[in-house]
Amino acid sequence: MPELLEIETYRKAAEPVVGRTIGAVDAPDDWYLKGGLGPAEVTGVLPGVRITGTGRIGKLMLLETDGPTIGLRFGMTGRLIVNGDAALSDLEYGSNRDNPAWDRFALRFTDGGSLVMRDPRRLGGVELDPDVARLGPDAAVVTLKPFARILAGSGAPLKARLMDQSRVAGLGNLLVDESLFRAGLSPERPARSLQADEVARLHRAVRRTLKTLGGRGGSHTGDLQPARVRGGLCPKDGEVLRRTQVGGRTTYWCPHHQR
DNA sequence: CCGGATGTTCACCT
DNA sequence: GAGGTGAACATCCG
Repeated sequence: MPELLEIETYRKAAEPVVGRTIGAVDAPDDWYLKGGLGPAEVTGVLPGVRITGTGRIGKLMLLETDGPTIGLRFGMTGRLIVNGDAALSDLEYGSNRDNPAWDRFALRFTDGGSLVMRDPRRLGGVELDPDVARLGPDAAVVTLKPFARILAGSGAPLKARLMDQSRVAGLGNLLVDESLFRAGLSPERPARSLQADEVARLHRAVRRTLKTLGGRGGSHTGDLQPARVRGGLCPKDGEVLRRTQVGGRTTYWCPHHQR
């Protein structure tokens, strides 16, 4: 599920745990603990720690505490369940996503509340004091100048640069395709080949995409989304969309109006 | 049955 | 250094 918009939904859903104290930690899956972290560390360090705030940079969700900052990554299939309620009921895979066997990490609070990460494919993970310096500025707040600088330095395809979390944080496959669709720019253009007016157009498109799709309910609510099938037609001009690999990801784009 | 899917990291190429 | 590719993770869907 998650790109920036979904992680922001998770962060908001986690706000009720601010002020609570961790009583116990369930870390049944070593693989899910990242950054040299092990079950002994988590269960040893976190109990007794109080949650003091929530945060998010790109797709990384943060639980600030009076001890270490807890970083949560959700991969493609991770969900957050706070006090028994799933933060997003949207389903990617239809129905069967509620198997407790997929609970990879849980905080149990002393007042009885809980925060659970449920992730069928184990693509997410938990880390203490994550290195946030490895992330670029969050896509929802980056201003035009740094955005332009990020593109100027690279010969990589535009889409690959936008999906590079160390350059701009938060955009994934769907949000990038939607933003480029709206900006009328080809995902294959070398990032540095954009003119100043195109950079400005793209910057506005990213912000508008985040705002609009955020209001609609998530990264999968874009105008391009229904056409993301083989032979799909451009919702803007009816051209058959091109389906290519860019930056290692399947990319749908309109060769007619995206230049 | 097979290919893909909202992601990240890492090894290994060129 | 910069980019690109493929593997790994595990489940569901068309």
